[in-house]
Amino acid sequence: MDMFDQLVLAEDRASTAGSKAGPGSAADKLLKGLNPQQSQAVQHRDGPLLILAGAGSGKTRVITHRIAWMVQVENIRPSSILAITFTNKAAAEMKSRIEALVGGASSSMWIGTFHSMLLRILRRYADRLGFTQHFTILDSDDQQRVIKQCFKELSIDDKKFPVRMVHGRIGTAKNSLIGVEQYEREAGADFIQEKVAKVYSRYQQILKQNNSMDFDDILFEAVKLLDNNPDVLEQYQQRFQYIMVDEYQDTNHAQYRLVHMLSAGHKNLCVVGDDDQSIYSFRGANIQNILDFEKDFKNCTVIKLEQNYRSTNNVLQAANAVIKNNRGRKSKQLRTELPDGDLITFYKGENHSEEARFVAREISRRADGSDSEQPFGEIAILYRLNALSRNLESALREQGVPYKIYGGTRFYDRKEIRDVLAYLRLIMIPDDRLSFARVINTPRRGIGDATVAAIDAIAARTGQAPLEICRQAGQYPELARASGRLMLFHELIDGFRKLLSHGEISLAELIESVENDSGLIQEIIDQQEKSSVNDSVDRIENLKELLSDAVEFQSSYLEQIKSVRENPEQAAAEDLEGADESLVSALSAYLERATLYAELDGDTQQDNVRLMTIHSAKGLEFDTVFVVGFEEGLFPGYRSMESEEAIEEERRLAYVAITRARKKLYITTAGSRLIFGQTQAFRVSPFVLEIPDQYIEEIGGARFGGSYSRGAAYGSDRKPEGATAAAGGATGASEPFSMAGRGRIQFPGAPASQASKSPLQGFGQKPADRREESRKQQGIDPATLRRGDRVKHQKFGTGRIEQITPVANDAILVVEFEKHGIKRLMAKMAPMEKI
DNA sequence: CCTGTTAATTTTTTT
DNA sequence: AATTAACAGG
Repeated sequence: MDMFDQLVLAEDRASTAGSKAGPGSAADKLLKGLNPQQSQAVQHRDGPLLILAGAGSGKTRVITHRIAWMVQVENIRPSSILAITFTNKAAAEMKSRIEALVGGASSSMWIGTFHSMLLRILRRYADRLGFTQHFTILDSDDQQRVIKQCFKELSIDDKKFPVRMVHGRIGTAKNSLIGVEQYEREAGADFIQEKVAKVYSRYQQILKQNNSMDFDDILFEAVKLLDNNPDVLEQYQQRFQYIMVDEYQDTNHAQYRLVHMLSAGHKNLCVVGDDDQSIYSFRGANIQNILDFEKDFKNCTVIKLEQNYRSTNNVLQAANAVIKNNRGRKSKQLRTELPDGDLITFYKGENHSEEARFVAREISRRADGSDSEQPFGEIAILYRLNALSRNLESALREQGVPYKIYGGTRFYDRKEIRDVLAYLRLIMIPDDRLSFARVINTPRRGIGDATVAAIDAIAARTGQAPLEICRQAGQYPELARASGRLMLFHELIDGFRKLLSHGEISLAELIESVENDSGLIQEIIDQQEKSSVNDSVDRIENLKELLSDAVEFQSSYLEQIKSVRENPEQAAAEDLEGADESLVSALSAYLERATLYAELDGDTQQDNVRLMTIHSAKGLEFDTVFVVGFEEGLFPGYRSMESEEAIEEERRLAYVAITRARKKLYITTAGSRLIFGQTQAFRVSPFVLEIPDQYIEEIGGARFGGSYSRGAAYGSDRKPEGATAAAGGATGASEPFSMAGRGRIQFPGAPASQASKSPLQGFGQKPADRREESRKQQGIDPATLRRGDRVKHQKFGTGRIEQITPVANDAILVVEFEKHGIKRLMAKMAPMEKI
């Protein structure tokens, strides 16, 4: 404690010195421009506080200012503050805003998602739960694999019991803190429940054996830990004297319990939320948590923020009109003093591509328009389903509008990336069976289901790790056929392990070695000729991007270690406990980030139009918002249309979407669209009809009525082509330089440096140390190659280059060899030279 | 026993 | 459209 106090003193001095005229002025600054309710919330210090914050009511401002107030005015120790958000994006946002207010003091606060924060705790006390400190985390894809495996073992028919459904039930159980035993008890004679209980039980068993937890376990196990270990609970109760929870309406039961346990002593709990914005019931969120807060804490203070500062009146009234159709809500009415502003524009296109084109043109019109120029970064396109982003992408490309897609198949979820990550995990943890199973025959190396099953059987019998069985494959008669290939596989992994333990190379170099030597890249290249869809370029670019990501990660990781050494008070210290500069340590941190942080961080400040689901847009705001696909069946989704409750949640989602807009809102629909592999005609969503006429103007077809008029202001007769497309720089699919996987834009004209300026460039040629183990960088710089050039390959002899396809800062070559026929190779990687 | 091809089935939202 | 299951051929 002594050391703590000294640090506190140092911070006090810093904060008073920072505000020139003493604490009074800091206080003034924090309260400036706030309305009475906001100001009251900021100054609230002790005891439970419920802030009912309508959309756009300055909620984040209140939270950040309140935290700054606690630190600067109340002299509360920053490290005793815990702020919980739902998404990493929101946490990052909050962190940076708090840092802007209080500076370095923010680094010792815990600001993060439930999952990231609990993971810190769980790692530290993993042994109390029967895990080791480095347990792994399964994402939902991994979960489904395990469930499938359970089905196989228990011979359950996945036709009768969809994996998704069982997965969902197990998740729901965990979110409600129902463990295996209780589930089994309650299942009773119910046939389905009984089966689910069997799977649940086996599933947990497998996870435990693999020393792993899934996302839901993070919550479940954390509750268990605190429940069964009073000393641990007390430690964190002591530590977190002030707790804030954002988006409280979206907490599930487990999260509710956690918050209550942690704040049980001091009751300094401040929750912020809006029942109208509860949109996560599918993952167990319970609105009742916020509605009952006053009951849970008898003497709590309630502050309502009903003044909206975000949206113009037309937008806000439209939102109010929609949400008031919900029955299960606390009645409230948001006000704004802003002017009416533009009407909401409703557009109905004939089909999805017309809709997308309308959006794209409208965006370039607004952005280029001489009268009121609008940066791309202030425009967002929102949709109910990720699947809707595809149409938009091509239309935006045609118009040359820069954009970035958030969410969707997230970077780390891409198949090729997951494959690499599985290799890395297996290298780290040789007895990780899940990764082994994923990777053993990826790329194809002649080891099929039967062999894997045999390995499983041996593993179950002898308790050896699968990899070890591969090493000794010769000893087992049932593996005789594949033994050669199995031993080769073991050698491959063992080679990687040596690279890792020597630790003389960078993380990126290790990953690059995996990408090349495993044959993953080669397989992608080879697929290029077979499959008609040419996504090999994208996939390879993703793999290259993973390398730059690793470079970035490692340098910031090393920096963080250094900074924590100097100032161990930082919250990050917990994550880095036992961490050092070694490669193993970096890899382990990297893998953790990959599972927990779906987004690749970085260029958040770029001037791109943002595309995302409404769910991920929660908490964000933009000058101009397009909500596309506002059709019955999509939004509300057809699955929600049976129950009134589900419809109400969809309506809240519509409310969230509408209230993201500051100045201008577009709502668009299409008379018919290609989705789920079929062209379907949808009606306009009933939610749109709930907006009174006075707030909305219609283009290209009325909201009401079945038929739609064609081509009003933005007809389909004027197709964008030629000049328009060329002006954008990126042209159609024929162009060899394609978009990088996630919509990052590369201009073909620009030298390769723009995208590949990464620190990675040329690291292969580092002359320092030449180890036999590492790849010999004998390839050729693709920039020096032309079609028709002759090359000499180590294995294939001489040949002629038939085709060059640029990829990231490398290129795929199609080479016709004199003796070995046509091969596809990466220019920089292949062991060959120009002749 | 493994692989590639064809047929069939399936689609929310996130940590 | 895209992923996955069943099937035939090597």
